[in-house]
Amino acid sequence: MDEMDGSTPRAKIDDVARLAGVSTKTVSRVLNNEPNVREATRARVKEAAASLNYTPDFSARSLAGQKSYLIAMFYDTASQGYLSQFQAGALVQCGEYGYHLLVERCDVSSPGAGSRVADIASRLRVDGVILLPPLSNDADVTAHMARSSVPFVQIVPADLSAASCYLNMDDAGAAYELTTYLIGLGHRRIGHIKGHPAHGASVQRYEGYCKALEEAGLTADAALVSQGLFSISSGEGAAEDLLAKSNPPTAIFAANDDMAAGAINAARARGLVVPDDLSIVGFDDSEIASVTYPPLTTVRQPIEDMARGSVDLLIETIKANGETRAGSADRFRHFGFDLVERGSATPPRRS
Amino acid sequence: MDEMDGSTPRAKIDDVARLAGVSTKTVSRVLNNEPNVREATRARVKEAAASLNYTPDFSARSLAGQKSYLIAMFYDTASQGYLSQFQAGALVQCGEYGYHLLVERCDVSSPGAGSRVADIASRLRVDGVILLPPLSNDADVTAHMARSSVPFVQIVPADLSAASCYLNMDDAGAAYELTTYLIGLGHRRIGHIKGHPAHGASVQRYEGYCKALEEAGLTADAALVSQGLFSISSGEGAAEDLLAKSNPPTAIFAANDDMAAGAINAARARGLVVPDDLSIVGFDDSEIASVTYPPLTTVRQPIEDMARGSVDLLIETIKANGETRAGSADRFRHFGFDLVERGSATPPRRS
DNA sequence: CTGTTAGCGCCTTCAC
DNA sequence: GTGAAGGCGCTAACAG
Repeated sequence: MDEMDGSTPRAKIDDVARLAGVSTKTVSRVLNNEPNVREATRARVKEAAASLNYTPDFSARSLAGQKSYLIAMFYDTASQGYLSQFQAGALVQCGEYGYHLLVERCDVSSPGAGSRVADIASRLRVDGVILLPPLSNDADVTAHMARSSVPFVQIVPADLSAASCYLNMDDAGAAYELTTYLIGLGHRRIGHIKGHPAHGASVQRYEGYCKALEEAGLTADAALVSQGLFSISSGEGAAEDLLAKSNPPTAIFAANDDMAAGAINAARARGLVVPDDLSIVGFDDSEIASVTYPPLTTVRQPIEDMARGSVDLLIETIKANGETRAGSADRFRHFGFDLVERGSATPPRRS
Repeated sequence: MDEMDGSTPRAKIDDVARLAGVSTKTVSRVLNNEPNVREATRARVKEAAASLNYTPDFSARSLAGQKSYLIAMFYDTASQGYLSQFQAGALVQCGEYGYHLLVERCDVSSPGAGSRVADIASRLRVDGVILLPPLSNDADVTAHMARSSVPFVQIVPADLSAASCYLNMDDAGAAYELTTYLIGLGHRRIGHIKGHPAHGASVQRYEGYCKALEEAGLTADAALVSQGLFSISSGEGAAEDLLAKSNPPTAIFAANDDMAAGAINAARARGLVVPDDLSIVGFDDSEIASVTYPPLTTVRQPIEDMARGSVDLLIETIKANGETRAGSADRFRHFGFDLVERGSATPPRRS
């Protein structure tokens, strides 16, 4: 290997300006699609930039101007399926707009989480922040972000009082529909495994479950509700509790697919056959839902679309902030769901 | 909501210098843990910084100095489990060193992938790059990175000729052990579902499989090898092909857990009972391995540790580059594996 | 041990 | 339509 110091140093804006015979400001205008440049000049600059293989430096741009083309995505815990899908969608949409994605993990419950999130956003000069649950519904985090002047989008926030943009999904409605589906199958003793308590969606799903029971005139039995944490093992543990009761449920609605998968394992460990002895349904329609046995009846959430929508929303907000400082009204986007019937729920065995 | 422009503007290094009664350079020295500052001065500066809630600006630091405290992780496709785990490990280790992680998706097969990767790395001024497979074994990508002077670590590269740092795992050895395990169980017709052809690991695992067969004096039957793409559905399709043969295998080794899970589905669709009629083993020990039925016998890869190791390696390289331009010898880290026995493989049924 | 001067590469404000 | 000067916040290279 030779001692050459690598490739030619990166071209700078001055190089382009010199080659095109214009000032750096004109190059800047062309690069940023600003007006007030004659078409001929614009073309000449573009050509010069291309021939020098010039692409602007993010740090310099970020320091001098007001755009960094950086978006930060903060998450605490997230199931593998949810994170992967969300990130995939976010990356696609960032690519569309020339943005780059920074990922950060932050423990919601740790002290100072809010100020840490806001500090990172501001030090890194990110143009926007995506807050995944449970960070999206933590008061400390959202309060700090709201004060920071950095646009942020909350993914399925529990509390809509923070005047920012957010992305919504009818978790309660989906849970209601799923529970009603089980009732329609003939189940009367329906258990529920709640999701991680810090997630707003957990509460929503629990409420939808309760509402469905009430409307059907079924008494909500506290003994049929168990707390999970969205993980496979927590679902397994919660299901064990439920199944050990003297009068166990004939169906279990787990607040996500991972827990439902854990519940299937727990049922099998007790010698129960799913769905003959016990119906189990999940939530998310993640990959895991198609590899359990039986495959999970669940609710499909369009996670990737939601991710893309959140980036869209954020970038619109960024642009709006740039053009007019006007306090645009709360902006949000709503997403639907689909009930996906697979094999894990059937009518209860006649007893 | 009031019209206040948010919180107080961020303190700058000058503010700290003024408050501490020193020059900005001294503040800089303290912040970067450089020598040549009296302990008393150092303490005074730290105190001033803390009281002003000062934290340095990344863009400015990156533009002026040679460190951005940014690492970029590039990936193309990756199974949900692999990506989530790797990213989790990388984030932990980045946190240890005050680094932040940028994620980028890049299609290996797209034209110009190499120059795009290198361009992004240089525009963003990242201090280092992590290349996940299959990018880690793409000649175009590694060549461009090698020329770029940005340190990069290749995760399980297929070809070690690119003189950079990398992270290794004995894929062939693990596959050999797993196949030998199946042979030890009494299987003679062992099928294999290959992984995505762009991944070096796919080749390694296939070779380990072949070697084990040879050593056992079994003829490698090309009809028992099918091509997959690491996805669940590709595994399902590949298994269908294998099982439709006139003389199907009694055991299948899939090159990852996702494909093994798909293979279980395919077997079930044909009315076969796993493992009684067909043994199936996977690779990775991902979450999915514990929710299939039966749960997968597989090989555990310490993905999170590998991710942490890769960040370590990168940061060591970055430091080494900074201190001495000396061409440090190839540096790498090697990781072991464990055979994890679950329920998906047993001796073949006597025929 | 500490401070001064200069400049990273770009965008901003204002002139022209 | 275009250009010139100035500065974003920090670190580098030297000076003391």
